[in-house]
Order: sequence, then C-alpha cells, then structure tokens
Amino acid sequence: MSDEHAAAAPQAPVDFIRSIVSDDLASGKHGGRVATRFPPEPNGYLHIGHAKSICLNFGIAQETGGTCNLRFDDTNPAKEDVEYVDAIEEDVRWLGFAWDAMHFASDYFERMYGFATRLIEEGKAYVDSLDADEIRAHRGTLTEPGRNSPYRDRPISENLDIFARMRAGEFPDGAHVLRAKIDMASPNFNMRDPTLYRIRHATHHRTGDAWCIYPMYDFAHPLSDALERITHSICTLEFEDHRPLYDWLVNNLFDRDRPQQIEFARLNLNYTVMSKRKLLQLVEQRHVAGWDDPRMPTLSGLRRRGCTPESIRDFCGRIGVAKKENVIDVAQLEYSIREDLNRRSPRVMTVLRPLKVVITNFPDGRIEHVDVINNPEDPTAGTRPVPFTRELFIEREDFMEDPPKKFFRLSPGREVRLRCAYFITCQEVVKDNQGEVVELRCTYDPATRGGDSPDGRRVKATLHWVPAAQAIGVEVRLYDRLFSVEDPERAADGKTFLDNLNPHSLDVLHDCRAEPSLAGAAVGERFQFERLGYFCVDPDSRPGAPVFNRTVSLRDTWARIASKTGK
RNA sequence: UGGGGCGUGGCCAAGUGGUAAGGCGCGGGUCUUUGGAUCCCGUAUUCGAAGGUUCGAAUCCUUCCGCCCCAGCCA
Repeated sequence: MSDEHAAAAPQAPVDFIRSIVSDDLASGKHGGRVATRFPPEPNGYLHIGHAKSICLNFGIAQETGGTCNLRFDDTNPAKEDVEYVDAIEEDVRWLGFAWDAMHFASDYFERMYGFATRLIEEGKAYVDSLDADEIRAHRGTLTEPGRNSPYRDRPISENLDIFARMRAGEFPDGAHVLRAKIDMASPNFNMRDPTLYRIRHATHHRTGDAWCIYPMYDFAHPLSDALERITHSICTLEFEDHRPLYDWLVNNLFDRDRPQQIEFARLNLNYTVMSKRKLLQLVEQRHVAGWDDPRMPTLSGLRRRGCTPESIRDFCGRIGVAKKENVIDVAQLEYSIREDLNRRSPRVMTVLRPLKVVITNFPDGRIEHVDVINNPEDPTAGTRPVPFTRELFIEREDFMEDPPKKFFRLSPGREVRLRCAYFITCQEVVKDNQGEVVELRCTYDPATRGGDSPDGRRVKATLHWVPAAQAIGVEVRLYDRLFSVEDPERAADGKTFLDNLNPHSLDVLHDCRAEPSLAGAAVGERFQFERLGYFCVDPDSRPGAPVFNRTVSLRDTWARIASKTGK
C-alpha cells in the first residue's frame, strides 16, 4: 500500500463488531489477542460482496495490531478448484491486504478426524445409516420435533469401527454419515443431530484421493477457527442459527482459546447479482468472457475495468457494518470509484464524432505544439504537447448552425476557446449536397495561445479538439450497450480520436497498459481495446467530455448482465 | 402457527434516558480552460405502530405489525 492518501485518513468507523473487539481487548477476554480470518470457499471468484468481509477482517486486525489469516474452506471437493484458490489469493492481495498465515481447512482433515473420533468416544457423535431422505423425514418440521434415528444408540465401539471403515473407503457415498448427538427436539434445526461427516468419493483439489469422507462446514469451521486460535470469527447473518452448534463443538473439544462467532449483514447491491451460482451461470453460458470480465461484479472484473483497490476499500469503509439487511445503491460504489479516478486520472481530449475545422489563418503544414493539462485535479500530473495544426477535428455536437438560447458552444460568427490552445471564431460553414455540415472555416487569434486572451475578453465555451492528421484513431470496444462489438452497427460508430496517448495515459490504463500494440503506436493507427480500464466513453456523457475520468455506469452494465441470469 | 435475527429520511448509518451525527442520492446556488469536478446551502418536529413509565424516550416496559434466515449428506 504505497500511494495511500494517508492525509485524509478517515478515523476508523466504529461498528458493533469493532466495539465488541475493543471491549474484549479491554477486558482481556482473549488474552489481549485479536485474530480474525477471511474464509472463502474456493468455488468461485471473489466479488464486491467479499470485499466488505475482507476489509472488515483484515481491517480489524490492522487496527488492533492483531492477525488475519486467509483460510480456504475447502471441505466440499465437488465444487472447488485450484483456479479459484489462485484467483482469490490474487484478489485479496490486490485489494491491499497481506495475510499473516494462509491455511486450508483440508490441512486439518487428519486432526478433524481425530476430534470426530473423540466425540464418538465420548458418546457425543454416532454413525447414522439412514439415507438422506430418511434423515430428512426424521428431522421433523418447523413445529414438530424430530425423531431419533434408530442408529442413535449404536454402541461406541461399533461407531468407531464403522467410522474408521468409512474413512477406509469401504462404503459408497451416502451409506453412512457421522452425526453429533445433541437434541432431535431442539427448536433449532442445527442442533437436531447435525451431520458432521459425509462420504464423498471425489478427488479433492489439494488432498487428492487421500480422503473419501469430508467434514461439513458446521464441523470444520469452528475447529479450524480454534486450531488457528482465532478470537473473532466474523461471518454473515445466515449463520446466526449455527452459533449454538459452533459453541457446542468448541466447548466440547477445546478448553482454551475458544473463538467466538459474530454475525453481520452481508453486502447487497441493487442492479446486480452476486451469488456465486449466478456469476457462475454467466461464465458458463458465455454471457461474459470469464469471471474477470470487466462487466462482472467480481473484484477481478472491477480491477480490469480500471477501479483501484483504494476506491473499493473506500466504499467498504463508507457503507458501514451492521446486522440490518441492506441494499446499497450502486451509486454509492460509483461515487467511491469516481472520486478516486477523478483525482488520479490523466485526461485526454477526445472527439467521438469528428467535424473538421480549418483554421484559415493558420499556415498549412505548420505544427505548433501546445501544452495541454493532464489532470486539472493534480498539478503534478503535468502537461503534454499536442500538435495544433490548420486542420482539426472538434466534436460534431459542439457546433450548431442555428443555436438555441442555452447553447454556448460554437456557431457561426461566435468565438470559443479550443482547450489549452487558441480562441477561434467560426467564419464560414461548408456543407455537402445534402446540406450536411462537413467543415467549418474558422480564424484563430494568435494572441490567445494557451487559451487566455491578453485583452481579457471572455468566451463562454471551451471545446475539446484533436489535430486532424496527428490524432490517434481508436476503435473503442466497450462492453456496453452503445458501443459493443456484439452490436456491429454501433461498433462502427465507436471510432474515437484521442489527442495523444502518452506514457502518462498508459499508466492509468492498467490492463490496457499491457497491450503491446499501444506501445509503438503510429499516428492514425487503429487500436482495439479489448480489455478496458477506465478508458471508457460513457454513452450518456456529453460528447467531447474527458474520457479518462469516466467510467461506464456500473449500474447499466451490471443490470444488463444481471438480466441474463433470468431475473 | 417452532426457533433465530432485524425495523432511524429514497439508500446506507450513528445514537442505547436529555430533546435526531455523517455519507450516498436528490434539489438549489456558486465557480471553472468543456464537469457528471470544486465549494456552499437545503433535504426526518421524528426514529415500524399503539399504549405505558418518566420532568424528559429513538433509547426503559407492554402489546401489535412488518421484513429476513433455518427442515443440504452446500458453504
């Protein structure tokens, strides 16, 4: 975390979890330690919702001088993959956090097996040989208590024997299951003899075929927390009902360093989908190119779209942490991203729909370089030279032959400023046979170089412009409604001219920066930006507006892909 | 109809007995070498509802209403 804007260091927001942690710290509850963990299951890429949890867990550790582990909850080999492990590590790092230790629940399989055995020996767990349907039938309903399984009182020795043979692979999937012996009449389903282990003959991405029985989340999680000496196990609201089981296991199996589970409300954003199931669907049905497609609400998608980790962290800090179900408006996220981008993004003048302007009193063939400000919000960003020539392009919509009252840009006889260059006055409008304006003949005032008039006269508008011959043509391939390559008609429109593409511009292009084709760019060459950073032209933007400080509306993009998941 | 949670302005969110922070959004103004930038102002007589306790309640009590989660050998 190098370029932190430490100056504005907002005082850490105090939420109920941080209050609990600081109270515990004060009372010495966990011996003055704070240890958290971020425990994703490697069954998909991390999305913006995970960022909230990451910022919470790692943030608390940082603020309290504690530790935070990255732990993969890999207890279900059927859904998991190393690809996800790698992606998750990269995303957490990208977000700007460093874990104190990285673990896998699978690393604890042997010890977990031992703990399970101990429960059996103590008469607190048993092997049930009912099948899934029968177990469900015995579980009871919301209003009726469950019934004990006929296997519930199986002798300990027999339980031990079958459990060992389950591990040895003697039984097919589903033949037996290990259950905690708690209370089939509990009003809390999680306490009605929850399943601890199931048989699953599947190859695990890390342990291979070493195991054919796998612990359930409810068993593995508290044990993993305890083994790592986690003090505060922060999870989402839906696990609130699991806490009694969490505590039951921790209290039965550990007599010290007992972790405590604390629940908070997960992040929900409007206009998008965040469930792994739906994101996976988008990927599998090829609606997007992959989990890291810039249109995806994944961290890697946001990264490729050009968002910085600082902006995501800022967002997480602003939304707060509470137990109330919430739906954050994407405008909130867009605000954090926009604010960050505005501050750091070099601007480039752009012309989407060119209209030729000939400066009649500017010598043909002459090239004058004017210094154009790279970022009005950052003086240190400097300037770049842009060639000013007799023939230029301005934005078509920046000219109106017959302007209405409120239109202050160019029109016949009017004087405006070409940004950082000169004042020009439109003297003549040239049209083709159809009456379409094809060229403007203007004069410039040599005394206004740089955009200031020595006599103090003012103009009401400043226009973006690019030199006709030297401008860089870019075919913008936007993953968006108006300029998508999926829509050839619009794609043809997506020709944009940039005044320049200097090293500074490239720096902010993140992924695009890696595009080798941009390095040796020849004037007039066309580029295809397949992976867009925030080199995005917002279809709703005012033509000619700076592009680098614009992001295509996340709301529109996300709403569009969300609709493809069928509601 | 069992259990567990949660209800403060459009969206988040502080506040936990002393008379409703803040942010986003929105509205208005301002400024600017193109703003959707900047800066400024405004935006809940009221805290799901109704009773009650109190000099005083979003905060305490009672009742009611609403929303979310739980019956995977998923996490």
